[in-house]
Amino acid sequence: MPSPPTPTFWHDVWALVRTIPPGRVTSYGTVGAMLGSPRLARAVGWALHALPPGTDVPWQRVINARGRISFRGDDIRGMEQELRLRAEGVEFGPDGAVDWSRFGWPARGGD
DNA sequence: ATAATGACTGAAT
DNA sequence: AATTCAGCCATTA
Repeated sequence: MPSPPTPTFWHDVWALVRTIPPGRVTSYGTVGAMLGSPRLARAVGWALHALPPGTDVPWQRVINARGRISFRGDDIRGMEQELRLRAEGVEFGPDGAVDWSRFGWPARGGD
């Protein structure tokens, strides 16, 4: 079902990101994997980069595979994202890394 | 159609 | 541990 060509790619990414519950975080690779391939990470990042301001997509809940914010250069956005995640209830470790097994999404069955 | 870029990822140096 | 190289996919020129 979700496997249309490219133009709708962004739409799929945003739709998936919208399904991320608050207090949870996921990685570009995970989102890409849900869309078809874990290597879509770059395309996913590109899709979020194209997000308009005032969007309803919680792009802040999407971070890199290490549970950290990477961005390249836009540190302002990165700090904003961290603050937003904290407001959602996400805790950052000593390195500023998120506990994937605790706030990662999809959430583990147990808990 | 080809080349270059990018909010990624993993392995190599 | 930090930096660099290379692979992958979608978008833009």
